[in-house]
Amino acid sequence: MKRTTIKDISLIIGVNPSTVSRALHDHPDISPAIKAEVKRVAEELKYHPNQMAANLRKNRSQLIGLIIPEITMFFFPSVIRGIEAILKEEGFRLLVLQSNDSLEVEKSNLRICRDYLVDGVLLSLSSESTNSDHIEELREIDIPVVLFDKSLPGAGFDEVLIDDVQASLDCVRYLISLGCRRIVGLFGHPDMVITKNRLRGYQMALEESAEVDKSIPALFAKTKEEARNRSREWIRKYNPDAFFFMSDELAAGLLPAIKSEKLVVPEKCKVIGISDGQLPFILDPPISFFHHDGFELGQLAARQLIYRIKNQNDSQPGQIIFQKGSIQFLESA
Amino acid sequence: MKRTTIKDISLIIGVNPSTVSRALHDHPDISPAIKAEVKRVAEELKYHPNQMAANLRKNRSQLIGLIIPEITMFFFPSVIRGIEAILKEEGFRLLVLQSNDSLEVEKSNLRICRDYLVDGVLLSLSSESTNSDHIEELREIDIPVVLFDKSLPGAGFDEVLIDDVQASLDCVRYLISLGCRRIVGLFGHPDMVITKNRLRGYQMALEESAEVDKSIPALFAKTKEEARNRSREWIRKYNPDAFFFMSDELAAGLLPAIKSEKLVVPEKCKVIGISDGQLPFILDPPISFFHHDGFELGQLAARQLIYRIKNQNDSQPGQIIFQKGSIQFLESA
DNA sequence: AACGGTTGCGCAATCGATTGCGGATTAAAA
DNA sequence: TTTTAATCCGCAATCGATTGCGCAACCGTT
Repeated sequence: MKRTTIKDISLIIGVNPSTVSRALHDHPDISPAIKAEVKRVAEELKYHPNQMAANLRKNRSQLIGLIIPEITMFFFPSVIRGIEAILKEEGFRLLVLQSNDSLEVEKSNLRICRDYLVDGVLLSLSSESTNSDHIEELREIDIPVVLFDKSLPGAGFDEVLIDDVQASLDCVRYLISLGCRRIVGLFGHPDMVITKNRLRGYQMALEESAEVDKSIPALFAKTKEEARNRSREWIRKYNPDAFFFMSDELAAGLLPAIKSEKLVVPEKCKVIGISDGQLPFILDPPISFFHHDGFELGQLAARQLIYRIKNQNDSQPGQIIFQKGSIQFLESA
Repeated sequence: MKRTTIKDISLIIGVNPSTVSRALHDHPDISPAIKAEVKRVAEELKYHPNQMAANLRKNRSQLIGLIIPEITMFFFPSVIRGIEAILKEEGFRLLVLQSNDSLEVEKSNLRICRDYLVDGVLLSLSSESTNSDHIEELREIDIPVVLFDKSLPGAGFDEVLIDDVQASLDCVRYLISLGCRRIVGLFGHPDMVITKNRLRGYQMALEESAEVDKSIPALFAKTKEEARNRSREWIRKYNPDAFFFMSDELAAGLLPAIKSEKLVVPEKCKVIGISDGQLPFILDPPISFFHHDGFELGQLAARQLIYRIKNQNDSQPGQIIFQKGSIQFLESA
């Protein structure tokens, strides 16, 4: 069945389509009588405006593009919930695109965003994205972009982040304060800024202490499985008394490794890291973590984007460092 | 900066916009010379077609609406990955909407889908959706809808599901075969068809055995937290020797409860359930599960939807029962 | 009665891309 | 040389909603 259009209504009532449009929008030029009539018929025919037509005319879409590396069970579900909670309030819809951690796909996703006239883009960079050339295309046509979670220093985009350095610094300092001396840091993709920052905090904490063993190399893993296997290896090789992990996914690999190597947490080996705060309660043993709340991060990023959409350039882009994080103590450290 | 349009190109080259359009689509009516010229200029000006305009004209959007109760870390991330993998091949984009398990929100999401001219909808019903009145509106205007995971018997929509009854039947039978006699079933929202089916399989298995204790009531919980608290309660009250859980989220609540009650798995208490297959490897102890693969389910649902989009009514709608599931044995049972 | 002001609505263009149809030009056939 | 047939491109309508402009009809004033 064909959908009813504004024209259908206008023909029935015998007025101009423009009158119907104005009536439906409660334009003051239209008399109450006609407004009522139009609305009655619209209701009866189940009229709903064709968004594509309206978008084309108004040159906006009420769509927000969300580009992330991949929707895993870690972190991003929370982020999406946070984003959606805010967007819904403002009548925006979410176009979700995955880059599979590939720069090429990310590029093509950005193009899709542009072609669909999205009003703004929320972007968590792929691990291959080390510059912003591909994002510039959107800036040129005035589509606001807000980066979240992953930073791209100097690119001039709004960024919503936690203080990665401080977070890992806090975690590792805490381990040291507990007396740990053989601390293994477990990190993600080494090229990413987020990894570098979290690595830096970890290293700073180590440097501060005279007693810790600085000969143990940091451990990098790109997947849960890699984290599990290499953690095992590190446990055997370096006999650590503590682990610091920079993300939930890594923690999900780390804990099984610890268990299979018969390390008792926290007696023999303490564990702490940066987490969205869901997994630590599910894992056994429950682990302490620096709370990096995806839901709140998503909300912040969405708010910032909406702000940009409404006030194009009224301030310089900048970083919003999400300062509320702090360590949640469970039983592992 | 303004985006370049087909008109811009036509003015530069001195041809009609229609010629530009045809040239870009390699229409045979256009000479190679002009095609080359048009493409050169298009490239130079970074022309990209305005999808909204094309959509309006062609009356489709290449958008697929995905409506799910809520994106949690359980199950849906896999589903979305599966869906996206298929949609990407066909050039569709995903509009993700959450119903928050509310019928009203689900309704409004369906309306959004309609207004954005989505080419099809993938729907996982909210727990409040017990009939299909609100979905009919889409059928009336020929937008295909494929239900997945949650069934709505008799509504006449395509459905992609696992055999819920069989899956839980298999699980519980297995527990019985191991000698378990005091089996607690842990289920989700009692109103949902999926819950009823899984409950049925569980009950059928119990009925088959003369020795099992049928006096232990099934346990219903809507959240992970509720699952944890009520599981504790049931453990104290009924001293079970096995648990069957119908979803990952419930398992995530169940295991901490088992642990806090000092039940040893699998010696004192065996655990098995239906799972997407990620969590069981993370949890401690690793638990056996009937594999209900979200990724594959997502792919199947997406394929079915695309089939419907391409061949509107060439067959009756029906259920696609996803038969490949089987029990994966880890250490817990 | 003539004039300024309001009210209420229609006309037509517009957003950008697509497409049926027709027409002009040129090449090939008779 | 005339007819026929390709070849190539433009005209204009179309998708559906929105909006600037203009113009009747009617109001109350002096």
